[in-house]
Amino acid sequence: MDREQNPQETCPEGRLSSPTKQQDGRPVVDPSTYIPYFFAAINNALSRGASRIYLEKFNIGIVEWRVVSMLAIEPRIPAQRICEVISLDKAATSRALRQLQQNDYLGFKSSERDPRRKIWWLNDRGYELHDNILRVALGREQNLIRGIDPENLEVFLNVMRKMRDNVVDLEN
Amino acid sequence: MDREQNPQETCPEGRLSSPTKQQDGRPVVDPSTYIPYFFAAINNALSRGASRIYLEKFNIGIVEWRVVSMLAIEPRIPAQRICEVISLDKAATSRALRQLQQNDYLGFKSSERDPRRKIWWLNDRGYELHDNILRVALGREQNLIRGIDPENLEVFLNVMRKMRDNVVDLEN
DNA sequence: AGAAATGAGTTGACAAGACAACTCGTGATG
DNA sequence: CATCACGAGTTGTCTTGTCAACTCATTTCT
Repeated sequence: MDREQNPQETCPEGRLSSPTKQQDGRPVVDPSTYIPYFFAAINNALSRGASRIYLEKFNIGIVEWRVVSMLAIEPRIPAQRICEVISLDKAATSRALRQLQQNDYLGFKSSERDPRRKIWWLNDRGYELHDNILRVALGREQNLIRGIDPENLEVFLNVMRKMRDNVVDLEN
Repeated sequence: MDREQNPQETCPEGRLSSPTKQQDGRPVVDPSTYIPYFFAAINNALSRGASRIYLEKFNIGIVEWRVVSMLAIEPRIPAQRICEVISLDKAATSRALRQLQQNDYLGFKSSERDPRRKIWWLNDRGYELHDNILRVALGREQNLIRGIDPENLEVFLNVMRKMRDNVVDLEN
């Protein structure tokens, strides 16, 4: 356990376990503690699997699903609002909306004041798609948290919220 | 706070806060609790920022950085081992190794038994690159965890480890 | 009112990452 | 020994996601 030695020296700002360990007298990343690698590993596996299933079963990509889920959360919103809430690029949102509209999952209305601006919502087919994918998505999330103590999951969620706020501040 | 009502009914398997809430009499994703959206939002922001900085400062992509970090953790390993530890596709690993080798960051030796198989390591330039990027990467991780209680961060890491094990079981 | 700045959305190009088909060498089986 | 299966790595192609340049309509400033 060479990564546990002397935490108060190796770990910045009171952090308990260090993101690095020593290798040949040099600090290197500790893959079991360095956070960005966890995010990459878990997120890539998750979205890889989701993409495969949603494309197979529903002929819908992950981006389209996220837009659909957002239109169910807040019906009658413009593209901009979708970008804001699910942290999606406006280019991706634009393409997803067009594809969903071509497949007849959406209704929309142009704003009178600004014809560029459109308000979007799910039509009946869209809601049916939403309910079907949501069932699969919740099952997948259930598998993800299997064996995790509920109290710890709450702590985890609070840390995730704080990290999301941090990255929004830092990267944008 | 409509997502807190009746947790013991709405939340499967003893989970304390539900990944869904009600909207127009229909369950929809709650973006402040549904875990895959957190992963997507945080990971995309993180790797977007990292990619931009590493390309600017070091002319190195994120995949290359991860391979470099892995060769510092375990010198003299074959491509296969890199894929295994940092959950990287063998195609991506292959391309990253070639690019790093063309830019003279690596040393290698073909196995005598099997000339397809090569053992890779960082040369002096490679280690210099590693140390420079590591400094930036740790600073970025530091910003990510700013304001998070160290005890909670430990819980978070344990949950992440469990989730990684779960996705490995489920998606592969 | 006319020019400039702003803002919504579209499009093209590219990085990250994954999958599948392929090459090529090794090792197992007849 | 011939063939067959396997395994390492390469390459082509696709999805996801991002950035930057662009269009076009609105709003602001003088």
